[in-house]
Amino acid sequence: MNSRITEAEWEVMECLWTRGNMAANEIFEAIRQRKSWTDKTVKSLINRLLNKEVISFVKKGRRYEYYPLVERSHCIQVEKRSFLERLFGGRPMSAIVHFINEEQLTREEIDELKQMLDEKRSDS
Amino acid sequence: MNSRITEAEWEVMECLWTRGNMAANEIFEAIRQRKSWTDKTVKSLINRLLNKEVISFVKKGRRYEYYPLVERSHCIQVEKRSFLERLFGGRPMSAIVHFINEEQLTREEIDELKQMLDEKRSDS
DNA sequence: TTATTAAGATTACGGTTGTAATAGTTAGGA
DNA sequence: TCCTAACTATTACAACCGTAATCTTAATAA
Repeated sequence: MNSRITEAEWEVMECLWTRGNMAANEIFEAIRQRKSWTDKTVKSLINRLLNKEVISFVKKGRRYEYYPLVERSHCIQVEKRSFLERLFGGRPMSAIVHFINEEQLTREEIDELKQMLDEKRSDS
Repeated sequence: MNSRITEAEWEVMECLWTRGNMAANEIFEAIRQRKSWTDKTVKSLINRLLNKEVISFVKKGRRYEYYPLVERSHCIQVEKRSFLERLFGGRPMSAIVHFINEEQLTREEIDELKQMLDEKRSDS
């Protein structure tokens, strides 16, 4: 339920969140683009995720289709909390300020953010 | 140098960053407010940080004063990278958007951010 | 029906983390 | 000088992680 998803496991989750139901070897193929893990490794990760009950599967003949049980947004929430807590004393504002000051943003992005803030301001 | 600092270790670092040179028992006292760890535990963390060479100490008589060897901003940088990579495909913009949309901000904070963006826009 | 084979399940193994207990050393007081 | 208190260093240990090899089972082709 609120088990943390590790960095390696996240790779698998990302597949399932974006591409939906997948067989183990499909997950492996997808991950292979980015990580040089063996299929065994990917299988291990899948198993740990099953144990943590954050994914499940349906069996269709010899094909096992895995799918997520938790939403991406929820997991992001959990990680974000820990990140905020640890680095910014739990204050989202500090984090935003940090990102705006320390990261490169294009002029368009800045404008987009400003507009977003305007909207947020008016409906608060 | 670029060793990751774990969640527990971070607690110790935070003391040293904010209050500067401290003896082990002072660190323990400071942390006790927030975590119910024994002094032994805190000592372990201090030792691991010494091994990772992210802190050091000076011996003054029987007093050991610990101090950080790496800057907070640097460690934040490292953690932030991993956070961005994992949750937002490495795109700071996505993170900022997420924070602005999902976190509670006061009207004043929103205005502060807008002003900050204006400044950034003009000197870019 | 049986052998093959493609899954999944179990087991492995060294390194890290959280959490702590025990052992060793040394500065200072008696 | 020697003991002791105050520190540090070493060791512990289970859980978790990254990474993977081996064992089982069951679907299918022959």
